Amino acid sequence: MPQPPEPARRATAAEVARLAGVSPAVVSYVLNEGPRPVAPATAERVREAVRQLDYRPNRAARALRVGSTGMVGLVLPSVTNPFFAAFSEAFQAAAHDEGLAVITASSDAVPDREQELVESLPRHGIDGVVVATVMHLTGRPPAVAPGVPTVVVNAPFPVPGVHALGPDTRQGAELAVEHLLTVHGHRSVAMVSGEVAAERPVARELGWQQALAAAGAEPGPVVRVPFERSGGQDAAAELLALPNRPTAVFATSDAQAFGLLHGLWSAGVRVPEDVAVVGFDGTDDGAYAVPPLTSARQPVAAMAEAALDALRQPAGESHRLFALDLVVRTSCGCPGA
Amino acid sequence: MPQPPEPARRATAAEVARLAGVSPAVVSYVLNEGPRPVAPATAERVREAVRQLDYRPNRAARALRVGSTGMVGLVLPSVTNPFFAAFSEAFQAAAHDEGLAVITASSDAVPDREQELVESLPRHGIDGVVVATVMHLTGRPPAVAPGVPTVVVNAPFPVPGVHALGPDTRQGAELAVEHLLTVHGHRSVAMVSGEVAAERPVARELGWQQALAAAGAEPGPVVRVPFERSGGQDAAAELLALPNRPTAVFATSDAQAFGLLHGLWSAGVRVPEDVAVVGFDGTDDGAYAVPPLTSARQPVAAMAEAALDALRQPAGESHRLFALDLVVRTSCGCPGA
DNA sequence: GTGAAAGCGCTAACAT
DNA sequence: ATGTTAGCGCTTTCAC
Repeated sequence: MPQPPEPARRATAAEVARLAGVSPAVVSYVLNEGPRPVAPATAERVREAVRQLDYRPNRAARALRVGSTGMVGLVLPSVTNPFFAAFSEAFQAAAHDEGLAVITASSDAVPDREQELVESLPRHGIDGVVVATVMHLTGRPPAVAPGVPTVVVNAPFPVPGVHALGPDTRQGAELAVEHLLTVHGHRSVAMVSGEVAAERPVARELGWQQALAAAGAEPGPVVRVPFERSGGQDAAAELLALPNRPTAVFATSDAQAFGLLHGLWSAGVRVPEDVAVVGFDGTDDGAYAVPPLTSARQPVAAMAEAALDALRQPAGESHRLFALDLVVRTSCGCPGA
Repeated sequence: MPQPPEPARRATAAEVARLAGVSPAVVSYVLNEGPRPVAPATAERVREAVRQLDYRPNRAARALRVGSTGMVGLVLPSVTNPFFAAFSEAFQAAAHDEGLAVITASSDAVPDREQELVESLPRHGIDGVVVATVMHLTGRPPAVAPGVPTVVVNAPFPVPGVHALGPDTRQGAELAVEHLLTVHGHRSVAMVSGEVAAERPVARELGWQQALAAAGAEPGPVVRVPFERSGGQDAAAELLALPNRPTAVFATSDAQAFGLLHGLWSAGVRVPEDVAVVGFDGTDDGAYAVPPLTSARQPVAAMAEAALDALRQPAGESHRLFALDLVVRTSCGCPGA
């Protein structure tokens, strides 16, 4: 009768060794499959002892000895933003596949808090940290923790001294706006963009301007609001107050697009009949928007894996851009399924 | 000129001690403010050395010695669900205030994966784990890791052997349904509920039935779908296919309510004119729904703090229910702001 | 193929 | 008030 063997105290490797009649070294060899070979019979005895004592290696001890913890940090602006929620999910899945645990923390999109977290997470003896930056708010990159591999994601441009990656905002914006122009024949496309440090080039706007130029259309108005639903809602008010309203608007994030949709709706403006909208991110949430949101989709899974990869790269500077594809739903004016 | 002093290798306490001209013990005393007093002047010398070497204590070593890591685990079904995203945010904030780091993992609402995570997180030398359970799917509670303080949240009923807490679903449902009955005069209220293990009492349904009974109305139809947007969308189809449609529906989560709203909208059914809806969770996302969602709100911050608290409690069994309040928006039929 | 032993960096008795 | 020192549990070199 398998009596639940409950030593409140965890068993140690030494105890396993004693029970199996071997030395602690052998226990280690068996559990880590190396670095020395062990006779099959001995190995089996060890495994049996492990089972009997419900032995789990003490990670702290292992980390102390080996110098690596099997944990990575993830700093996000907010998990309440559907894009970051999706990224978090994808990153955790990727990490889990490699046996890594993820320590998550939210910066609330405030640069100082982002900085604080990037500094404090490594105290927990982390193997690396990936930060979804909001640095564009300050123009100053997050000062990375010395000695801790750091990669910056959601970075549309290179970050000095670290591996960085992000969406190809130029291509994505162009994709979105071109759709509005080409298939729906809009001529006046507004843009609701995020707050951006003054001195930085704003790639998302470049893509938008290029698509407009290619179609021979004039750039429409641009309104800058935070990367949140509430920002999008404010943008709707601003846009509607304009002397001549745009007939379409491109939002630089799905969160903003959702707020925009809401603001338009409460003002009695119909989407897409009165104004078309397309977003940027391509989150699944968009499928449930009213109306369903057409949006340029970021390859979240690929980006998550790339981030994990970059963590292992020797320190250095790099920047990798990811192409987006358009998920067409109905907010742009396309017919529903 | 402050030359960035870059020893790629982290300084150790011993090095700090040497630089400050004291023993390692004193360094420890200063950093941990105890357990022995240190002369102010000495303490200052130590702090200066810490600064100079950019010393950060090695958490793994500390954990090994002290037996506690300052990390807690958080297992959620999905951070893509707005309620869990909000809970995660609140929990991280609470943990951060106490200097704790949070290791997060998503179970995707599959019980086996939940189980796996509850077992694997403690390997990382965690001080405790809180799991937002989906056990109602199986009726079987998550087998908690032996020796690791565990608390279950989102648990509407007690869980054998552990501290648990959750929303007072009876009260919350009653609140929501009573509003529909009393202020809006509905007589036929449907419910879209979650999938539930057959043998469990379903408190959310009790509250609903009680409110209905108090108003002298008949219970309407109930449809069971997963706790996700997609579930809510399916529910809409089911409800609309019914011979006599309810005039109002209560959804047991905001995620379901969002899907429901979407499904109703695509079928051309107006909310609240044709059918009123109220949700359960009271997430901020509801404010941006079309139309804005009236919903029973869970006290997320209080629950997060209580969960952290319960982690420190001596092992045992308890169950704490949290009351909800109604956030009234317009999906119920109330006028907009 | 297996064992003995050193030591990762820190804390907390226990000495002084 | 400060210093000495013994481990926490694990991995791994080195000897056998």
